[in-house]
Amino acid sequence: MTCNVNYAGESFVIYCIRLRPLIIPITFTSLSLSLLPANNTMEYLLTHINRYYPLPAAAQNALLNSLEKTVLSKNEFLLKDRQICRHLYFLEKGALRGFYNSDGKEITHWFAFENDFVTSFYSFTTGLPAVENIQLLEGSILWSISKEQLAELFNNHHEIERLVRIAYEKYYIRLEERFVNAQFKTAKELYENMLLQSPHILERVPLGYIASYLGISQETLSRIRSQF
Amino acid sequence: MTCNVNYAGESFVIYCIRLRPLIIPITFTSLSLSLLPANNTMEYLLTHINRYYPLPAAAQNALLNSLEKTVLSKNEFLLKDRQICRHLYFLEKGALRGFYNSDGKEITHWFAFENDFVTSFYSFTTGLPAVENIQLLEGSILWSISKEQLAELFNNHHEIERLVRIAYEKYYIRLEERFVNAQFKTAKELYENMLLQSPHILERVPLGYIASYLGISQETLSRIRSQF
DNA sequence: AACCGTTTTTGATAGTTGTCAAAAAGCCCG
DNA sequence: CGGGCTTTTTGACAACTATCAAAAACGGTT
Repeated sequence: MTCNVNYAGESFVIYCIRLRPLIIPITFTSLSLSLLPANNTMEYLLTHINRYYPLPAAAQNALLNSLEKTVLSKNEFLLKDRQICRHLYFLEKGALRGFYNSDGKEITHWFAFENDFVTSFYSFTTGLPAVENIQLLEGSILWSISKEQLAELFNNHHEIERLVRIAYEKYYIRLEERFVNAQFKTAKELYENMLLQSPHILERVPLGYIASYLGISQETLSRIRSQF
Repeated sequence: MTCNVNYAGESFVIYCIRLRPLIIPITFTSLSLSLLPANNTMEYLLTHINRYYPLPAAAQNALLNSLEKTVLSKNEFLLKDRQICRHLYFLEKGALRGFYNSDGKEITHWFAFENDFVTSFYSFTTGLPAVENIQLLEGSILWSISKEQLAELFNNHHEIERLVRIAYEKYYIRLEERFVNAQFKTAKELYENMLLQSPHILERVPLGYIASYLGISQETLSRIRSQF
């Protein structure tokens, strides 16, 4: 709803927006935590991290000691919208999706698989309530660190902050590329792209989720697929 | 200027935006570089940076001593595609656009204005040739730092790396929001959004550039505008 | 193997937006 | 003030995709 006004020789435009009421946040059903992780399973994380930026031993140990293992089963939620996301996760095994509700529909806007860092980035960095949900697509193993612990690591180990800075660069570029593709490619091109660049997603994720990830309707995706 | 209203049990927020008259752009004839910038003009940068993360004096000085002033005039290029972007810029005054060529068309995918950090992020961080061009929309004043100098600052001043890490977070969130909007809103909603969130762009940038920025054709944008 | 709920496909239709082409408006400069 | 270039608007049409509805396929369970 808008309205144009002229006052004292200058133009103004007035907008009126309805503020929707808050929805009550829902809590986790079950969540298992073990304080000290077994060393053997954390090698995935270290190997992966060293590809971003190799950490000195002291920083590595500090990082490992700050992580908690989280095991969740299929369809559980890691986060629901309106909650504040206080942790950053490393996904060792499994698959997740991030989605939000829009006009009563679930819009999946990202997937995460093995070796991905996962969080509700907006909520985690700003400390404000999340607008998205994070749900398990498969039973998964995650390693979590709280925002406070991470800040502590940043203070004590410059290298860890560097690692994160470098990780951000990779993730930014990834998003930028997705953005450009989403905006200027046809539905068919998007699907072809996905076939080429991330066929694993197609194998592990229901079609409906993939459709909204690509920004097209499920029916359109189905029709495109039948052409291949 | 905003105002909250309660009507029939629901909350509304009212925005009033002044449509500012166009400012006459300043033109510069040629590229000039001065190694040591006058302190008075760098206050913009410092003030802005302190909003991200306040730097200690030593880090501030080191940063300022690494910056070079660059003045470019309208329509000049800061970067052409296939070049490697070796600098990060802070835009003190003026306006730029980033665009790439696709099927013989120029696709503008970002704008930068006062107090924005500017670079071809992909090329700068990876060291690979840029896929985009950066062009001046107005005569502009920029402060530049090379990738090597920045790395040196990171090594000597943990706080500067932190500042950049925090800046990345803001820019990531900004891109994420744009992405979600671009993918799931209609052309009209995108235009309304722009009216609300960045009306200054509409005043300073030709319509054709804005259309491709929003991911719609110039004709569609023109038709939407006529409805207001 | 049969059943039930979920996911995917198919069909018909309508709406939105892009494209091409031309007219109109705006702007700079002499 | 007028000419020439650029930018914006308007019109007609085609293409693509969303939507709604229903059928088919799939997957897990008994």
